[in-house]
Amino acid sequence: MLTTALTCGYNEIFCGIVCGMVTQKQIARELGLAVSTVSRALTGQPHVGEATRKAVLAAAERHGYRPNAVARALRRRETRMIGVVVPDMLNHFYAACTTVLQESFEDHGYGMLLAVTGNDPQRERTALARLRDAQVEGVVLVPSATPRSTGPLDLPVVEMIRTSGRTQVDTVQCAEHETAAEAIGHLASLGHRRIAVIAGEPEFSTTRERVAGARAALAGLGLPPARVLTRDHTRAWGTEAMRQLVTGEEPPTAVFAASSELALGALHEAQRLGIGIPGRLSLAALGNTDWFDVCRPPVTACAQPLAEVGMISAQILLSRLAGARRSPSHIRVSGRLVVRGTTSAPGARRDGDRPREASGASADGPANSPTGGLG
Amino acid sequence: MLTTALTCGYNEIFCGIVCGMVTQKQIARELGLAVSTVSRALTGQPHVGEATRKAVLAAAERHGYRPNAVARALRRRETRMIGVVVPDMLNHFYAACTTVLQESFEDHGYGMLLAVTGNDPQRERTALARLRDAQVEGVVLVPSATPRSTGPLDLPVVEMIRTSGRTQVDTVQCAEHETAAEAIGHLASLGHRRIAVIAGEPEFSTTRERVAGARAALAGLGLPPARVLTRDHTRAWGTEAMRQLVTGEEPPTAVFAASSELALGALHEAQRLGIGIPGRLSLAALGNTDWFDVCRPPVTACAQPLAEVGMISAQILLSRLAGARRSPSHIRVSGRLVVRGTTSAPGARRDGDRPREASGASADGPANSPTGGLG
DNA sequence: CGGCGCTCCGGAATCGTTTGCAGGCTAGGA
DNA sequence: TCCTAGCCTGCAAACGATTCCGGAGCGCCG
Repeated sequence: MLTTALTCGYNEIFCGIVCGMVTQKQIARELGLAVSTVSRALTGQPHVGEATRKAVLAAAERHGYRPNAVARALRRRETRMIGVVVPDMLNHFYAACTTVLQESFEDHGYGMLLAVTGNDPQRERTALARLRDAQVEGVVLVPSATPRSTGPLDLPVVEMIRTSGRTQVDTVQCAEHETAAEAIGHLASLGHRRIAVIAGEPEFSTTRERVAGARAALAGLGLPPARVLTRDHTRAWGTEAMRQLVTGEEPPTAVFAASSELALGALHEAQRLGIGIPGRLSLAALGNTDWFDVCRPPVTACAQPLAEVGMISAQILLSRLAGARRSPSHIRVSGRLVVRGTTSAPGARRDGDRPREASGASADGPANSPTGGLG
Repeated sequence: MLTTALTCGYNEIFCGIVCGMVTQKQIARELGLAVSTVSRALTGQPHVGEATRKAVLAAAERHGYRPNAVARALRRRETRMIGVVVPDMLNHFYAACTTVLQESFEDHGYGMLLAVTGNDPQRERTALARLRDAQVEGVVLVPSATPRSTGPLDLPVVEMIRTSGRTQVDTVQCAEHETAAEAIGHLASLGHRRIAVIAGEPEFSTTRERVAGARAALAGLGLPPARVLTRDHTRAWGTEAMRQLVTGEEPPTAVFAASSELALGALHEAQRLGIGIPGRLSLAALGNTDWFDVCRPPVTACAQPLAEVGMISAQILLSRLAGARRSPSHIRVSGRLVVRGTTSAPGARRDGDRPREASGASADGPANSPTGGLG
């Protein structure tokens, strides 16, 4: 009784009757028809008399009939569901992609089953197993570090952002290598020679590519190899790594932080230690976020094409579901460098530990202006 | 052929055979048993001989049998799926709640079907319809502005964060009224008398409560009523509203921004106009985010208990699914004020338009220190 | 006028799983 | 020895929708 009271508030508009879900069988019985006829009428198939169709549609409308997607899925052997497996929805990085995925799938009549793994291979495995049990028709996956953890699936898979190393599946990534090189190129073009890199989990393909891209860029420019610190993508590691860098011997004049969280921690720590940015130390990040242009100073960063990555992943998966049989795609989407306030020539600012930023113009001027680079 | 090549990479661990999904029927045929016996053995029911059970389990293991969740859902009339409908996953506000929801549901063996509405009642309606069609067992919903848009559902619903005005459903909200009052109290205790409010969509219950809380607090303190500007939650509106306030007559000495995006826009605009914060203008926000303590100055804000809201919403829904029949709960969770660098006594700082923040200590000192308030 | 083709419709099988019911079997007590 | 209470197992009916097949009715052409 209470349950009825609790839930009927949401029924009033649509359901005249409180009880749940009218079925085709009930409509058929009411109209003295066969279930098959009702089904044909409701799905708009031919070979149904006009009068009969009208009657069925009217009855369906009257009772608020809605097809039972579970039964339909069982019989048609298509659930119109897609599974999406991401490490973390709090991370803007994945949230942005996922949002685009969701919209694309919805536009094409697919529902989205979301699973979060926290980069835990075990959770990833169970998530994939659950998705398979639910008979999803395809999966978009940000694979975790260990390649074997990618579970048992017998359906189209798109690996997004990270790759597990398999070449037989479609992959859509950011052009990490080139983007990192672009950031390094920017720092080098300002005159920096001692450039350090702070990066995340070395098991991730993203980290490896970013570090490799940075190293290659330095080598290509004839600069000394960078000091590279890797551990994870936490803000704490950004803080810790920055501390190590600036308190160590021969501190760098510029730091490339390979993710926004790392940049955040690094920036915070530098400011806590009284290191002027960009006066004494330049900082460039990979991965743009909302708050990079409200930080003081606003953070120079390579914006990653997250929406595009999501969009393309969705398109590829949808094309596979539509039956496309071309060989696997391996897409790489380029980002763009946004120069803001945390990078400048080494030792250029006279007001070393006390950057001016209250004028506002310096914050707004260069912000959001795309800049060419090594690309 | 290509499809096989594409997908079998994900089968290798679990499925010895490439073809999809062994069924109970096939196991039964192989062992010369009835399907019902196989089913009983697999679901661990009694009245199955030990030898038979062993054989069935072994065959299932060997073929990588997994129950078809769709068929099971149809027969058992339980999908073990929960629908979650939120306005926007890019908003940290909702992403945080959703993450907690997902984890809770997963821990209890439920999958999560996610829909995004963008605050569009039409999309909300279709999303709810789709969830109902998918036979989800419960829904967590951030209702959009118009109450009638909440669609036809005949199952437990929890309204999260916002409410549609119905009292028959469970609701879990932040204590907006009290939290807004706390922020106003903080500003007033610093000596501010001319306090303005920038808020979002007046249709949202959250906006109404925040504004009402602010107004009530001012009245209770004997202060003049605030100038209140409402429109939406975009950063652009924060910018625009701040411009109106400071260029208008009798500009306020303090501004309460009712969401983080609004605060972001407002802060940006104030700095662009050369208004010193907190020297000439104090700014307090409702809604904490990652970047509030890396802004310069770091933003004083009321942290909302998003994780708790998600957790409680999940618990309530799960208890309903377990059959709880108590009368509807209306939970309100309190936030806490985090005083950082954007609030001070009016005219207290001599270095008006050029706040010092590079020392770092001033940024770290008060940050993250919870402070009592009006509560 | 027979046959062919067409439309409209009902019966029944099917998707994979669960479950009520009944039959066969064994064991134990009367 | 017989009866009954149990355990194991198989048969068949569900769940709700789709779909194949076939039959009835009709019109049309040869």
